[in-house]
Amino acid sequence: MGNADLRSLATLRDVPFADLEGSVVAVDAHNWLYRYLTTTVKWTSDEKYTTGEGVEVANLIGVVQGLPKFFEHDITPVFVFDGGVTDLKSEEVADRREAREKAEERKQAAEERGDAIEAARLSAQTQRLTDTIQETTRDLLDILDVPWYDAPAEGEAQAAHQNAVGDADYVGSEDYDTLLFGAPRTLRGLTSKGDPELMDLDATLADLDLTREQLIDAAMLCGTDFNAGISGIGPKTALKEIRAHGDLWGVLEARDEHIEHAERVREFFRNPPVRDDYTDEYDLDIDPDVEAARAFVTEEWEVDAGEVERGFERIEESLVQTGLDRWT
DNA sequence: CACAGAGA
DNA sequence: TCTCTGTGG
Repeated sequence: MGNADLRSLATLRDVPFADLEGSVVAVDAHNWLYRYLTTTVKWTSDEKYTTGEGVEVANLIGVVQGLPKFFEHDITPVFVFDGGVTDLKSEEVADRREAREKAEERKQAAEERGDAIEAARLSAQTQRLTDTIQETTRDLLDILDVPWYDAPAEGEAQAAHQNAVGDADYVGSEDYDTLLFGAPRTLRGLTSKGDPELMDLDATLADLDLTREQLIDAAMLCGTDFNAGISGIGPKTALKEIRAHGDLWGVLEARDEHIEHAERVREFFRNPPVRDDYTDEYDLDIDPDVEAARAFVTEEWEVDAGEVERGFERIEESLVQTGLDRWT
């Protein structure tokens, strides 16, 4: 099982940052943060991303190091967080731990009854992005005046929806399944060195001569985050089979195979839980308080100033150069 | 998730 | 050629 199978089906092309100027990108916050939580932590000594009390703050370093890329190219990010997470700001510490333990229990239960969707969803909530990380990331984004909001369920699906209805020009994510969720244009490698990579839904469907529904079916045959694929079926065979039999059911019947919870997973990709009342929760005109952010990161959360100084400098420089502050 | 090497 | 598995990030 692997989502990377989708890469060989997707229509991808590099786009220079210059072409992205002035655009709005709905960023899958979980995906974006995860990148820093796995890489930053790996190459930095413990004391630099952990407070004296052992609280992980690698996410703060990640935010400060990652945001300049957007600002320098006059790209406005809107971070979309996964839903289902309780509003941590207003809850007691005990409640948070209880919620996490309950989520862990529900995850176990979901796994036992074979509910992959629920298990994956709860796993994302209980593992990498701890309560503190969720909270401090939001706080820092607020101080930097960077827009964000919570999705009802998958941030990826919500970001795809925002892109589809035209409230964002692109989705920002490394994942290929934004394609399945219907994101018209996904930017990959937005944090990496070179030019980003554009994954285009319409071009993909046109090149493959498939409908989105058929693409979802093909992906499910290969295996997704929410279902195991059919052994022996990779992207090539999946395409061939979907073309031969029309849809998932046709293929499964012809090969006498079965996919657990196929109906649910299929429907989940086709019509995921999303919300439409998000635009009034943020303002696209960004006016960061860099000094306050510096204090928040280095003093309140004791992050080694050397780890974030360059990032803050770049943010300050970009404010002047890209006209992000033109409204102020 | 990317890449590489084994195995069919 | 295509799929699967393992490793590293």
